[in-house]
Amino acid sequence: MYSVAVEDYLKSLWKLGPKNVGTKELADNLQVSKASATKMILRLSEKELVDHIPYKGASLTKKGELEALSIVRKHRLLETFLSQTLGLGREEIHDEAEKLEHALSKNLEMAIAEFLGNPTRDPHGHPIPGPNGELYNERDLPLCDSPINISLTVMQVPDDDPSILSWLENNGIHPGIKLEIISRDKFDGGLNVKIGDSKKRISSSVASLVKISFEVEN
Amino acid sequence: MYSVAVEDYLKSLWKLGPKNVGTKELADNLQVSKASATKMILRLSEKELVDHIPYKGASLTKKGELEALSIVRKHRLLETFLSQTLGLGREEIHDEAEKLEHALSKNLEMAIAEFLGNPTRDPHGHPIPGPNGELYNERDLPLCDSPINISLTVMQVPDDDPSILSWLENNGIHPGIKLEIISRDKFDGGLNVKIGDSKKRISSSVASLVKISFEVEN
DNA sequence: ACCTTATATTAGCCATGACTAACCGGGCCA
DNA sequence: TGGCCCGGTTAGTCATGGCTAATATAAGGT
Repeated sequence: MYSVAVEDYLKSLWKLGPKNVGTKELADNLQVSKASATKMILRLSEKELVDHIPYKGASLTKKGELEALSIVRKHRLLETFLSQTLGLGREEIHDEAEKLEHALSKNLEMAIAEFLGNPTRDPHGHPIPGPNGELYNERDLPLCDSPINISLTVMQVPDDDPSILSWLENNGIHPGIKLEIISRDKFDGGLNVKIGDSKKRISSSVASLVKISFEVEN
Repeated sequence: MYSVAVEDYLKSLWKLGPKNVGTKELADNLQVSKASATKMILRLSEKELVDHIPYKGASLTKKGELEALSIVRKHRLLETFLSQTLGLGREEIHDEAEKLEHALSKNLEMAIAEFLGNPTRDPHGHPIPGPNGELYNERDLPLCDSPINISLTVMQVPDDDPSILSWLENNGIHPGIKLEIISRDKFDGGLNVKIGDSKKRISSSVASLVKISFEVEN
């Protein structure tokens, strides 16, 4: 239906939203020039996929949001599928899904969802929107803001930075893992955590990208 | 590396080759105008992917052939993968693979080949080129030209016509099936065949698209 | 209020890949 | 041999989606 470029813009707007997204922020996110972003925003506005207030930014319309969620769903289902069938690691699947998502038909999307048992989270722990854009509201919190000396369950890791993901993987940190914050360094916010019997240090920048919950959810 | 359009042109040239392919034939195959085909042939020639003799036609260079084989490999591996993992039918996989093949990285191609045990035939029985374009030379023959009263093994069915494929499937005709031609109608070349205990009539147009061998190969 | 700076837009260019319409060339038939 | 027809090419247009350079706007500090 829509071109690869249009789909990528919608996805970025969704990721950066729901606030009004500025042209520069969008352009940076997609690695294109500001002028290209402006032009595309006008085209998306034409198609009623975004509301655009000149010099103020753009945000997805309901129509645009549904389209974006459809792409996010494809992306996350593909990540799950590649992980399950081919055993690809969390750090490999994002880039592949990024390309395949634009070539996935509704039929194949349904077949994959069925095959996977209609999962609600991808391998990074990110929620997978339903076939009609339903997004359940997860209440996971950033690890960096969590209290110490309480058992925490890792729920989400970032999806698009292979080097961070490899580091997390090598340190045994991924969704489902239990850990406990022992102490928080005052000067830089770094965390000392206990995972099983071993102790690790997690920098605050990484800790802000990992989300946890207090209870184990099913 | 190359655009979707370029890949589609190369694939068509390969399918229609190895002879010199005319502009009209190529245009018809890709459902574009003659003028579009001419223009693209010039661009492909520029990139040294085809040799073009004006008013005579175009054929793939070695470089173009390798590129085409890489796409055919991706296409057939994807068909096999979708069939194996999701259980999609022979009549569904072609169109899906047609879109996905352009989004498949070399890495993912390798992972899929590995996962499938490096298959040499896709679900339609078509040979899958190797990772460097090696294409083993199958000696399967059209069913329509085969002798009668000899046990034949179906080796290949067409891949791109869902209605023919559904008909074949419904009549139990697919690669691996044994059958025997009982008689050939003189007036129209239609075949009366025995499959297991049942008898079927296959029109000559369909029979020309099905390939068989005399021996069961491994 | 004015000036600076960051951000946004416009103008104008390019490549890709589609299209139609018009023109060219070669082979076949009368 | 002349004309016709089919296929091939050329010319010119359009939409998409990039780009740079120049200009406009908004917002904050003085």
